[in-house]
Amino acid sequence: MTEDLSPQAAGRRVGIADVAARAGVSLGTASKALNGRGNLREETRARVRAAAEELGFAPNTNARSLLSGRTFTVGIITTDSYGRFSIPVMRGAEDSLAAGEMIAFLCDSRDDPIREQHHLRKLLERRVDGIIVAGRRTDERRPLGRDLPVPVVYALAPSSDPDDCNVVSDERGAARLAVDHLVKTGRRRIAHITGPHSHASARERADATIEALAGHGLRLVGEPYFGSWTEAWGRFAAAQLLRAHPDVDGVFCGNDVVARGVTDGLREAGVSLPMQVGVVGVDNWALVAEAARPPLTTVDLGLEEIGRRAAELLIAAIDGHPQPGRHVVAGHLVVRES
Amino acid sequence: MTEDLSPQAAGRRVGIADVAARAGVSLGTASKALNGRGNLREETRARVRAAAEELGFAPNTNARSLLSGRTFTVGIITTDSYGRFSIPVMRGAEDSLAAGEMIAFLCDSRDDPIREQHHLRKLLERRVDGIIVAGRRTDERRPLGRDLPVPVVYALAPSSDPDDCNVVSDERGAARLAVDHLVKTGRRRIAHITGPHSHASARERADATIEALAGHGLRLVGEPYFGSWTEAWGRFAAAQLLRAHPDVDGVFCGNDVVARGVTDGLREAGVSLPMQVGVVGVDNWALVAEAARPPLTTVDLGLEEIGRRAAELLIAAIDGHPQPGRHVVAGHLVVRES
DNA sequence: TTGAAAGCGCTAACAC
DNA sequence: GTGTTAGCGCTTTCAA
Repeated sequence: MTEDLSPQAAGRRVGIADVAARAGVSLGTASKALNGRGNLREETRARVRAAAEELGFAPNTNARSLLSGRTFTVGIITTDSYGRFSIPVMRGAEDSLAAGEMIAFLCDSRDDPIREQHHLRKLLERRVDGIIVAGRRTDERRPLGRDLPVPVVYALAPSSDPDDCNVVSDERGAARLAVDHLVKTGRRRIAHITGPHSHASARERADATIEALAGHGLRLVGEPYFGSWTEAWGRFAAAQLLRAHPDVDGVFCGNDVVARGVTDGLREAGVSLPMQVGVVGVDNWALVAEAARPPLTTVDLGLEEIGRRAAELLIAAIDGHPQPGRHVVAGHLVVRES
Repeated sequence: MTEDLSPQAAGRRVGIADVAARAGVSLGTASKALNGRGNLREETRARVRAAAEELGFAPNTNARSLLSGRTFTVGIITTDSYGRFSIPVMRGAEDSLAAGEMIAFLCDSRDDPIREQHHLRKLLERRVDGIIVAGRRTDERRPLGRDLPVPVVYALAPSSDPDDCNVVSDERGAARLAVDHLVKTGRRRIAHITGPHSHASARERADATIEALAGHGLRLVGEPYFGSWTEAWGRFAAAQLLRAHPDVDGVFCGNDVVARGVTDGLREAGVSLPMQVGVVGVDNWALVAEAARPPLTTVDLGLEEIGRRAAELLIAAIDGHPQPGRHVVAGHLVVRES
């Protein structure tokens, strides 16, 4: 007789005891058969497996972890409501986790420390094996907590404690990739338009831009243009730049949104792209980069890879091989037409 | 003596037995004290609570659910890698779930039925109390499975089985809101530019547009322009539209990306916005709507609300009050300058 | 090769 | 008021 699996029958589910009874063996034997442990006659194993199949038996992971002490779950706490940055990170993380038969609990802290602590407590009550904290900005953040009973890995936004395990993007490398590309395509008078000076990524990329240019024996055209991460700022800054330095022939932008604004600003000022001026962005945000005219050449920071690495490092830590410190994931240039 | 809570000490965590010992009471008493059950002296309760506090006791949810049969977890299966549409849905769902002390497992099926079934099995093994399936398109999808032991709610993409519980956006209402707004602001010659005819949402919005116009005694200018959900299509279609119907004074676009393309196309053809032509989009995708020139008036489909409703309906179903059928969530107009 | 029994951390009857 | 015991579903000794 087949179990009734109608939606309301959630209460009574088939357990290993049912399988054992059906196969005419003891409970322990059924367990061994299904898990490939112990020494059993092949025929017994087959009989148990058949019974499990027939009854649609699904082992109760929770009961199992009660004994093993491991739940094969991790918590992912994001600070930005699964926005632009955490999404790829989460997807990468899920990738690596699934490979280890693990699954993630989702927690959105909305940048609220109170909420974050609440989630932390709930995750610990559920006995997660570890926690990934996915940030939105590359600025340092305060640690999740001290002396936590499970390992924690910070993705994108590193913890201010250098002994924590952090996986971060290569901000300086991104600037280098962009500058190298501009120089390689013949640009010599290169400017930098970016976001707010208060953002670590804006500052770091600006510094690294100057340094990378120096490596080519070049100087930045004007000062870095700090502003906001908006198209409007990009358009505005482009106009300003053109007025101050009409001979500019390359612009590295702090991100794609700004870069799109810059391309619009330049184009509307009569500059022909990419002939007169080359533009490079950062993020490889398809929606923005592909819609720009011309489509943007940009640096992909490898967010998904950051998620994957974070999950791998977390799993390693769970397995007793913590690797504290700063793990830098390299980005790569995506060449389009700009 | 305080427990060592260093990352590697995950094995031995303080349990309710430790708390009981520390407070000098029996295990059962400690349980009652911490859960507010039974009749205990207030002093005893306090003593137990103090002990729990001191030891940093966190109850093991899994052990608890082993007994209660409920895990207070749900699975969220998304088909689109937490993209544009599932994100707000997930956030809304998490909102409602948290209110019921529930937490969500994250599963990304990437539109792959095999992967989806794999996740389903894993979720059932973990004894989730229910499942939310969050889609990307409003087209119907095949059901997750038949005779599942837990309730399922479909968000955004409804199941093809009308007896399933679906929470969907109000596609026709969105078109009505847009048309009403255009008419109210004095537009009379209104066209419709949208995405691919193969998308249910494009077809439904187009139909409803014609109907809504008829309600005002108006007829659509030309046929609906079906194309793709891209800016380039929006620009192209705007130019075409202008050539065929130079006197058009309003355009309702199938989504914000197309609408942004349309505004660019019109503006670049010398049309002054919003004076000569009014444009309305759908999605209220801030990034796109705010960056457009002028910023887009658009219909917000209430995706977050869809997520919230879905979670509420799921919780109701878990509590034995299933509400099968199609639950339509109303959108609202967000007026900007276009 | 299989079965019986103990126990993972907790709650809920029932005794005292 | 508080302690004792059984048992949730499973794995794992150890005995047969």
